[in-house]
Amino acid sequence: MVYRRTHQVVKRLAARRSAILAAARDAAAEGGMVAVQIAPVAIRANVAAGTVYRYFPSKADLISELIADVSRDELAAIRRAADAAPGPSSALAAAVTTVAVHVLSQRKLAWGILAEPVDVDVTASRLASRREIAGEIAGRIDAAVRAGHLPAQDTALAASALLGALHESLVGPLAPDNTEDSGKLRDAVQTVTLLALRAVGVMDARARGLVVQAVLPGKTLVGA
Amino acid sequence: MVYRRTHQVVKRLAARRSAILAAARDAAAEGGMVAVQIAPVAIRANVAAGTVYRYFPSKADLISELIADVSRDELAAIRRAADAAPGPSSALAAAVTTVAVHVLSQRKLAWGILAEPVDVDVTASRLASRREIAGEIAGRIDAAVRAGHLPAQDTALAASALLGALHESLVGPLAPDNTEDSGKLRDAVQTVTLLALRAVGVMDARARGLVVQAVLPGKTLVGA
DNA sequence: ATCAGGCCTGAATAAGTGTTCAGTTCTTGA
DNA sequence: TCAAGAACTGAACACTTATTCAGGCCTGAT
Repeated sequence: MVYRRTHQVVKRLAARRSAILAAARDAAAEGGMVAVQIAPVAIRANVAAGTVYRYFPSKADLISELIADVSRDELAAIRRAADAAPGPSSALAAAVTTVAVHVLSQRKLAWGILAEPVDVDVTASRLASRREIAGEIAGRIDAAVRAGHLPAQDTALAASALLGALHESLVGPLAPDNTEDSGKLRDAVQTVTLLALRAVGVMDARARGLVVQAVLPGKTLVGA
Repeated sequence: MVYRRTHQVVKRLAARRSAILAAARDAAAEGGMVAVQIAPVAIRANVAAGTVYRYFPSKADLISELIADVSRDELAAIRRAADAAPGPSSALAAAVTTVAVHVLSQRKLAWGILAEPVDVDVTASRLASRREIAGEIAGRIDAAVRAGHLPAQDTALAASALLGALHESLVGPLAPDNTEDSGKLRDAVQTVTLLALRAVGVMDARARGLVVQAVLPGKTLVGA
């Protein structure tokens, strides 16, 4: 054989794969999952349609990886925010706020990852994504319960309820389209975080304090 | 003209229309929206595929009407339950419980109406459906606020958050599949209702009382 | 009984996209 | 420079379902 994959080629292949995934992500962020079609994504990534299939066996695999990718980033952000908090309750508040801020700053992408109809089956990937995020939130709730800050409860159910509340109210079809007004965005984040904390049993007064703390750090609402 | 629509014919036409809608509903309840395809629905309704188009201009219209139909029933059930309650807080609890019980007893249908991917555009109909239900819940929250039972808040946002929490935790992909165990179903309804009430600011202790009251009336979890 | 006119049928059509693959281009080592 | 082998291209294909429509059937008035 006179051809071997040299390091340079391996790097280029990896780069191309990333480019395709990035193109898919951009497409989803711009137009939702409906815009993630092989031909357009290929054009964005500067390859031919057929090339996509050298990197992903099918569209379902491409989208599944996209979902996994975004989820991984999201989970990392949640952990970072929660771990930086001084205690379990404020960690929970930070986690919730992080999710809220992220979905609001990338609404189309979030909607696409979470719930937008797709013509291929990505339920497994979506399920895994939800499991990861919900598991993290459940863990934070549990920590607060163990610290005596919250009443005992079914943390898994509570976690999925919290996420459902965040998603529906912030990126669901009824969500007000306040893309412009960053003040209103911040209000929405605060309101929903407050609801979430109270839902798991934080007293109203204390919840308000936690919300202020969690939103204070000045996270910008623009840019993931 | 030697042919006029006689009353008998008019009735038959109406019956056929209902049969098609009912067939669509049955299909959705059994297999989700993915099972609502023209040919199978036509077979269920004992008509030919082409006949469906004499009653509904397109599949999108058929599904939109299906969604509207189910929503209308749901809204009526919510109002009935809430109006029968002794006060605004228990009315809210009754409304939430009603939604929870209904989605649990018809999970596939609920998922189909709410969020399942469909190959035609039914966003308008789904939006209207959510608006109706969320509006009703928002009204109930507002009543409780005005009665001084809850802190002032953005009731529209709260309502959509509550519905999101119910849906995600009860019929979302993470929802445990307790179809069999009616005891667990009841627990889930109670837990989620409790979360919802606390979320809008009902004190924990009082919320627990309201939940017991709301779930008590012995609604069966089987059969819408 | 008859026929005018709508109603129903269901096979054929249409249309959109994911997927394939024969041919072309590029990369590597000699 | 060249040959082998891999990667890339993009037009053609495949597949699924919604939708259509020409022809047959039924209903109602005469």
